[in-house]
Amino acid sequence: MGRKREFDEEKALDAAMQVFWKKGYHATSLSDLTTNMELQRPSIYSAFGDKEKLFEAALRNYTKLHISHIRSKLQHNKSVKNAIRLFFEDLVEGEYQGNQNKGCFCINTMVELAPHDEKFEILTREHQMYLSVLFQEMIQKGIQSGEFHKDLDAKALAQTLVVSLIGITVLMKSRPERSFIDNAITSTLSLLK
Amino acid sequence: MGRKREFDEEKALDAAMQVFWKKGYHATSLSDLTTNMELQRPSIYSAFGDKEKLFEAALRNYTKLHISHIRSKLQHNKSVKNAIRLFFEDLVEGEYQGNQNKGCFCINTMVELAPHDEKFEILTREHQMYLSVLFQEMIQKGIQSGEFHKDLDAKALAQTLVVSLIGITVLMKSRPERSFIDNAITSTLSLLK
DNA sequence: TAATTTTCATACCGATTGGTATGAAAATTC
DNA sequence: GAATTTTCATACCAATCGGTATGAAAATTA
Repeated sequence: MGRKREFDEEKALDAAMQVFWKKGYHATSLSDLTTNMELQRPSIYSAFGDKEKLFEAALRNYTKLHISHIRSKLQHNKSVKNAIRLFFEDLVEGEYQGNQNKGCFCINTMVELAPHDEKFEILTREHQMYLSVLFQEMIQKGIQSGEFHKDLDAKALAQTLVVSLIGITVLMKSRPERSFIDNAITSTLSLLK
Repeated sequence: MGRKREFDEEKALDAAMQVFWKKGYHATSLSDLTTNMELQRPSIYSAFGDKEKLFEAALRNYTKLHISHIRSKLQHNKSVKNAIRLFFEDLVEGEYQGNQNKGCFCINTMVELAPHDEKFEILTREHQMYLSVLFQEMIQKGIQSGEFHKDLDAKALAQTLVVSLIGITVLMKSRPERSFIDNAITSTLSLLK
């Protein structure tokens, strides 16, 4: 009975994610959203709730995509160290190639909202925890295969990689000389041995 | 001729810095500013110009204070490595003690405004460059005194410290377990040898 | 004290904010 | 095809946004 929903909810959420990712929460207006989602205000409100609920849905969508993206980047490789190096280098390459610089949606939110809203403090923290577990599993694999020294502290190093990843992502927003980033990557990866 | 300015311009700027530091640019309203600066709107506009000009003045005020703060923290110590370690540990201690979590005003701005305004891209980049030079001088001092191995790459390591500093500052906004941060610091500082 | 000059507080400006009431169009079911 | 039900677009809402015009109060100079 009645009409079916005309718009693709997933596509609309992706569009919202792009806008929030690029502009952040406060700088994004409802007008920005209606334009980019190609939806009118009442459609947005009936489908996603208010602006904050939509933002949360967009962020959860992002973290899910981000995890699977990183997972696939890290897996296809024989050397663990090379896989991690390639992951970092691709990250830098992508950011320096494109002309816009959105960084990481989750990190942006950690800066903008986490200190003012516990919901986002938890959401962003859990994402970083998840990433560190991913790295930790990789390093442990490297230890088991003999690629890394066996008394390496996998957990501590994984957490260091996450900190480095955050630092690099944020610093790139100020577009420093590329060697600055490259040096940081090289130094950090030299801990894996 | 005429009255003298009744308010302390420096105090007002400090108050503005605190508000922008805590809430960011977009989330701070003129009402927030008048309340915290204890000034009426026309006084703010005549003294500092519009909201963006005031923000820029507040940020420049911050970077100046920040540099001298770091300078003094790094100098009074015999061992370079200990000085740097103490600097990082105090940073973490301060953030975990207090209940609010403002992080670094310059890093917040790098995330919120640098990608959308070249003026702030440059301003924040130059601050990070300055910090890396500070660290580099410290490391070179450590090399000369024999504390560090002489073929250490002082510049690359200094840049790595800046990346790590940024990563730690940002990650702390999501309040992860303290060991997460401590591990990252220990690993990073193990590069200084 | 009179004249002058600047500061600061009130009150207001149009524009935009996030959010919603209303009603027509469209698609389903009977 | 008629009745029903939901979607979506227009138009609007109060509140707040950044910014300013106006005028009284205050402090200086003469």
